[in-house]
Amino acid sequence: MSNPNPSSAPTLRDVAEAAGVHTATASRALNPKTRQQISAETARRVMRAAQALGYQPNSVARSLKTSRSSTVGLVIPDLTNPLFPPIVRGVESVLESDGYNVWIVNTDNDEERERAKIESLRSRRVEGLIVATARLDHPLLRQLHEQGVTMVLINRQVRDLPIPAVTGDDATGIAAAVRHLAGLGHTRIAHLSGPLGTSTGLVRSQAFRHAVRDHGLADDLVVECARWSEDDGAAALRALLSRTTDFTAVVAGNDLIALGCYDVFAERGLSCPGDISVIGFNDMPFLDKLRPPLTTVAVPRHELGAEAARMLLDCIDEPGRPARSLLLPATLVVRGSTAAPPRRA
Amino acid sequence: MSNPNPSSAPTLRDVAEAAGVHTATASRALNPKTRQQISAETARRVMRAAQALGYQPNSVARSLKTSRSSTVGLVIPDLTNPLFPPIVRGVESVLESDGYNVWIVNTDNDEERERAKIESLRSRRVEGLIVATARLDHPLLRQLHEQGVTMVLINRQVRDLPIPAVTGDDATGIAAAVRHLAGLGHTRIAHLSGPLGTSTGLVRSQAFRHAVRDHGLADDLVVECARWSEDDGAAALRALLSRTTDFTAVVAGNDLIALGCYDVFAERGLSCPGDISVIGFNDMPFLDKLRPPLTTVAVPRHELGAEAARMLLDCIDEPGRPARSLLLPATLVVRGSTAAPPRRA
DNA sequence: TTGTAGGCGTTATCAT
DNA sequence: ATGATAACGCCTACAA
Repeated sequence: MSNPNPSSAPTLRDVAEAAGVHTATASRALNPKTRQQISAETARRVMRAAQALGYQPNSVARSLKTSRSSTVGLVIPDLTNPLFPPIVRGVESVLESDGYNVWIVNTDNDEERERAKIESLRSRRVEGLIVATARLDHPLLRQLHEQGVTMVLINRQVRDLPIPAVTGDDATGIAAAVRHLAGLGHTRIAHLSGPLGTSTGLVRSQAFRHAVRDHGLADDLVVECARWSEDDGAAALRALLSRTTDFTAVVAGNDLIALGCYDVFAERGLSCPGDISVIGFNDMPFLDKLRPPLTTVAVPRHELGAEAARMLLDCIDEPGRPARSLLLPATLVVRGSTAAPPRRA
Repeated sequence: MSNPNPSSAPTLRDVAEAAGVHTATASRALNPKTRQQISAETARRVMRAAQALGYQPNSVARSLKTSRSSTVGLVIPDLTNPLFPPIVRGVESVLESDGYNVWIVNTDNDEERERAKIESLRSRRVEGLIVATARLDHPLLRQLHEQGVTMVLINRQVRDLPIPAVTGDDATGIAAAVRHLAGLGHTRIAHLSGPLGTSTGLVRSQAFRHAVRDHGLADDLVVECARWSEDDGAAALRALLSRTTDFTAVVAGNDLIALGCYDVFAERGLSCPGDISVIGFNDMPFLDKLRPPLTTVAVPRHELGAEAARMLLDCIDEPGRPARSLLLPATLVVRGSTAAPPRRA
């Protein structure tokens, strides 16, 4: 009684021997797509043997042979930004039901890390990439696109690069925010933009200028944040305040930047919305419990992820597919951080 | 001029041909550990060729041959719980610098999903697992342990299973919370525990009972939440309130459960901390900006991840290593959600 | 120092 | 319907 493969995990060969068939037959029996090629009786015997041995197929060997992996990579710039976890779940909900695994990687907004992680994903033969780290100028993504890598952008885009993308409707969202403030009577509205090297930063910033001009207001109260973070939001507001205090409302590039404003308000004894109103962007979780509850522009985060996943599946199924962009609606959520401006001193 | 491998990604064989050596030599030249076996001149030629062709090693083939992958799996129950992203970063910070890739999977607290994802990780030959989904009774983890799978638990443990674990010091944290409330004059303190099927839920609950008894207080104001969520926290508080209103403080099983209390306060017009004080657990981000800012027990989330990663590396390097548990200190962070109890009516 | 050869576990293409 | 065979790309004794 010889066991050619003691102790170690059973292979297809072990299953085949136990079932008294050739490995090729065992392979066909275990794969639903080829199962009908063999007799029901044999198939049953093989499956029983596999069950009995606790056989688990070796995905690595399969990937080597087929150069496919049933895996896609999801590239996130900063997992601690509450915007992203719901997007991740949206992506997973679609991809999992289609039999794909999702490999999440976190780049921490670091180019080198991004390169290394994407390279690692590719060397593992992921079948596609969903990328949330795009910058307007992004040599790496450009290069991947030229190499024909299947990918979909989410939330942000790359300038002049025809890659499919799913994003929120930034312009409409910002316009709604400005309209809300103008309607409350604000006439001096500032914008703390996100990094202008990202499409979201630039688009929201441009939309802001257009919107305030449409209301006949000045469009020069704009400061750029170096990153999408609370600290950078606070720094930007401090910089603005050192230049002028002649504004009564702030449209923040996103919710984290808005939270940075809260820090500065606390620091300087300013009241929100009494002295200054603030609007965020994204409607990340827990904003309704802040002091004050943050008025913000909601984007459908789960849907964003789900749609990007569907789009990626389409791209995988139909490689030559022309890129298309999907814009998901953004809606203003009014809470307690916005009110009429204080009466002019 | 024959190109046996047009258009497709270059393989080691292509590099070898370009450099005029055998694949074995090319392999040795490209691997730092074997590079010294060959002449500097040859090594240089191979590396130049690899560079010129844009050669990227195929990790799948390498894994199949070596049955190693330089990859570890990180199993998270709920990525949208802000406790976890900082832990993820802690894990990555250690593992990346050691040349490992981290494959993050999200189980959504679903057993079936957990099984499928862990199976997928294993079939890809991950070299170890860091698991944050442990329940006290966890057949899957028990089975993996019996199969000798290298893993480390984080945040939670499995009952009577000698797997290395890194957790926060729940008992001390809860004791500090109760001491703080007792010191403020509270004598009727409730506990909304997390699921008692998790070690964190059970340990914190037991610690709560011990602590209140140590202060000579009643230990029967305890309700269990079905899950670690805001909704379940709210439901538990409603259930408690329907039983009795004779308490002035709540120790919540974690921050999300505490946020659920905030919902109920708003619903019923209760003032916090005026009518009821609340303490959370974990010190997830943004709690300082809540209304009121949440007093909570802070655990070193990044450190938790980093230590678990170090422990996993140790386990990988030294397979027979006896399991050890690491308990990281938890500290009370006093904010605005706790105050002296209202004067008795 | 370099080349040879075999095999990791699977699937695809033959042939039977 | 099933078996034989080769190959995916890489690594590593072993031989030279």
